[in-house]
Amino acid sequence: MEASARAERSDGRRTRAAILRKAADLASVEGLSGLTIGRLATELGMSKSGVFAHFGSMEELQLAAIELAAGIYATEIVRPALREPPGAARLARLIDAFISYSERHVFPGGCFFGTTIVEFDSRPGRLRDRLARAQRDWIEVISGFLIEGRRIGDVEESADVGQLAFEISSVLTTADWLYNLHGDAEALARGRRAAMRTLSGALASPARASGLAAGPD
Amino acid sequence: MEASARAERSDGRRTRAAILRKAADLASVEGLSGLTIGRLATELGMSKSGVFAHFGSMEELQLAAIELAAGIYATEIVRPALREPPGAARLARLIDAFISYSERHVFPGGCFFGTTIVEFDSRPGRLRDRLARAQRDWIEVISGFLIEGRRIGDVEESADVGQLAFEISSVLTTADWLYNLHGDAEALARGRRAAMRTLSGALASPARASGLAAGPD
DNA sequence: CCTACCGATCGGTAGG
DNA sequence: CCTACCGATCGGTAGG
Repeated sequence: MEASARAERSDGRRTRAAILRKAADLASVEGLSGLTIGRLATELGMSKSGVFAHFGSMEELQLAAIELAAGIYATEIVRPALREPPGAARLARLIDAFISYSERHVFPGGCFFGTTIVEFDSRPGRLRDRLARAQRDWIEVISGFLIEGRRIGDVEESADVGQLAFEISSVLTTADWLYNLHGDAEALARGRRAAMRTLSGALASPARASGLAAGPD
Repeated sequence: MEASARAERSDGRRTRAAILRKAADLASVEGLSGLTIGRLATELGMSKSGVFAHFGSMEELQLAAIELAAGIYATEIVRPALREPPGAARLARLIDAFISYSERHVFPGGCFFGTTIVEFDSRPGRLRDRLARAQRDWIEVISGFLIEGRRIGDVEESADVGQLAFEISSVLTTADWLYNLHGDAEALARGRRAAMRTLSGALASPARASGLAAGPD
């Protein structure tokens, strides 16, 4: 009885996870508005009501897909950077991890947040609010790493952290959707080069001389 | 008879133009996929089939809306720049015209192409093909102005025109959707500053010293 | 997790 | 440019 109940809950969690992964993948291509319960059900070999029952409404499903995507983003991009020492090395790794995440098509339609944030930037509601928070979180990650770098002397005292985080995130996000639009890896190379040069311009002389953030450019 | 036929055609053109303007406005908020014939009809006080008859299919309507938006983009952003002399002044005006276009909400949901290009970057078909061309055209405008500037000595001989055009377009586009997402004009200020600094870094010393591209930053 | 169903809306057509 | 209509699909519900 206990074991069977646990197994049921475990199956339920697996099914729920499978639905959300499929939803996040689809949303990266067609947007969160492009999701339909019927299509998810067909692709997963389930009934519509079977999919629906896990979430109670389409919007709850969409919000849960955003949560899943945020976790994947943290794992694929932020975590690799955290394995590097603070400062220039960590920032360079963050940039490379984003480019790699885009290039490997972790989501089939490119960066989940690139697609969905632009989709909802002018559509008030819970989805926009959640996506706006995700965007602020990402800027906070970059800004936090820059502040950390400044504390240890890698980044110039006078660096405008907010402006730098804006510029680095801009060129990375744009590189991702340009890569998907034209199917041309040159966009990723341009994005990486721009982000690395922006970072490089903010480094104090010793860190810059060490070449940690310069890469093969 | 002649006059009446002309009047009819003229009314038809006006109706068609009204449909497309409404479609482009709606698409800037909800995307080209968010357009429905029923909603357009309701908002315009027409019947569904009345809207439909002008285009023959939803995709033709969407393609026509892209054409209209491309014209507005040319009028609002490229044309003001063409009124300036070639070189640093023209490039600075292009940047300011984009920021102004974003700030004035020429389209209610922000830059039409920012929304729709990201929407279709991974969805093969005629819409993506047309939007990809619009994106290349925009890069060509920026690149062309940079090459022109190089010819007259405003822009450094060694400038990497493709890379510069990528960087300038990246920060402008991102500024636009960030402005809409957070409702905060700081994003526009950051985008303008980043674009102007990128431009400034590519100017030959005499043009840079003249301060044409620096603005109030 | 399923079948069977609801009213609403979708793009598109017929006929005028 | 309209009314009237088509089959398909939408999110969601009832009942199990």
